[in-house]
Amino acid sequence: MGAVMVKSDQFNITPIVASSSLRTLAYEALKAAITNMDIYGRAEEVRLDERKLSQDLGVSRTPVREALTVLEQEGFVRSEARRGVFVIKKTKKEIVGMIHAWAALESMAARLACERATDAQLKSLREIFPEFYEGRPSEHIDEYSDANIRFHQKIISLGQCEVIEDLSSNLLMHVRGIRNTALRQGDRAEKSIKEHVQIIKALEARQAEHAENLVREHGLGLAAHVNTYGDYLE
Amino acid sequence: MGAVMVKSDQFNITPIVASSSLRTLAYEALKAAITNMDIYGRAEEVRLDERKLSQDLGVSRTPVREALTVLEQEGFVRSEARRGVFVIKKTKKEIVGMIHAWAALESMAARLACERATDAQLKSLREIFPEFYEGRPSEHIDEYSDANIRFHQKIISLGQCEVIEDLSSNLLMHVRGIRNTALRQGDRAEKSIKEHVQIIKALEARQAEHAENLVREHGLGLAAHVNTYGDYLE
DNA sequence: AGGCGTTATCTGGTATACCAGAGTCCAGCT
DNA sequence: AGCTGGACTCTGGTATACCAGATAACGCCT
Repeated sequence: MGAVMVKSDQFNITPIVASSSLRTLAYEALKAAITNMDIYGRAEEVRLDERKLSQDLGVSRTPVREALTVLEQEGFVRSEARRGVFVIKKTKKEIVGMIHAWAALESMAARLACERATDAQLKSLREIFPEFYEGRPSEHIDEYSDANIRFHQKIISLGQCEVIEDLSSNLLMHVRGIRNTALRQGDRAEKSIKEHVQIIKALEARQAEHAENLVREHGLGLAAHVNTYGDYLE
Repeated sequence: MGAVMVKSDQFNITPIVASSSLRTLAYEALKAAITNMDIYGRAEEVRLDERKLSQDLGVSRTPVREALTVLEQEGFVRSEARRGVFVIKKTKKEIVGMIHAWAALESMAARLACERATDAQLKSLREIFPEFYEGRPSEHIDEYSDANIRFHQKIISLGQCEVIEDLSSNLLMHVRGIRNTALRQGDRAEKSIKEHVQIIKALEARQAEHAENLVREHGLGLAAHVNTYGDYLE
């Protein structure tokens, strides 16, 4: 009885079996394949064959089907009985809708961040723009593209609301490609970076409603932009 | 060659096979069972047995498992390998988070409704409060509870953004019970109904930002209320 | 009696076989 | 030639069998 049970979180072992079930593996493989594929480049629909996927992944249809069920639920794929499962092409309207939803969630996160985040956390937003913080973003468009997405994700995480984080991350998967494209159109990049600076200032000053409004307007701006320039989507 | 092909929507046949796959059937059955069950009444976790469910539903495990996958994805159940699948009890914190997300989405819907809905549609919001429109809601608490939820759903549908509608309907499934309970606590009902009136007025006047703010504040009020009175959740 | 290892059993995960509807293709009739 | 119809094939949907980890039950040893 001399030994004392140690609280398990003092260990925090890294799991032996790095990940998990075949279903999860299949899910990640398929999701990666779908998001990396340039869906909007090609004209025809992309069809996925359960049996072929099983062979390629080296597992049976069962875990593949379960992975496809999740992807269908997330809106990446649509399954028609006895016809096939197809990669979904979002319409421009749907993408604009997603950006609206995103704007709503991110603006709420910004409000919550003002109440919940530490000064240091809020300040850390600036670090996401290392060199081109103010400058000619069009010269660093690729890095800025990544930074841009990290910036918005950071705001959402600072809101410390798991539901909002989850919903947003799903939306992001669908919109990621479009966000990057949009930055290269018109003066979107310059406009975007200026608004980011404003947002950071409002957050640091903990002006919750102001920050909330700025984030929302920023998102709505993107939605309007896509609505104008996004005809390549259909 | 004398016959002319008739446009099919002049017929509008009701489909022979009313609904769809066993998986869908199982999903609906399970979802209904879960949402009707009073999860927060009982202390212990509720476990679901795939095999038992299969027998009770009269189908094999396969469609049941697929239904459970969807329910897991929606956050209603959690499946632990070789241990069982359990109905999830949301913590108070999670529910408050859901209400925050809901408030964000609904307020955006209100803004969009101001731009997109017709006068008649906006006016129709009033019809949701037939008799107790202004009065003693505490005397009609059950009817008001339903009307309350319909009211919020209506605002969201008037926003005409499918993404927001889908995300919200999922959140609603989780929060429905709590919304009704909250109305019975403190002066929540009276407060709620007054705010509804304000919201309708702002919408009818197409004051987008005002309506948006009112809806958001209304939602945040509910979140704060649950945070105060919702200890029975844990 | 109490601790411990072994075994029986129960559970979700996976593999596989079969089913039926939808699509395709071609023979055969008009 | 053009349409029709039936057989063949391809696909997702469903049922079933088997697997391995986790748990519980039990009995042995001390």
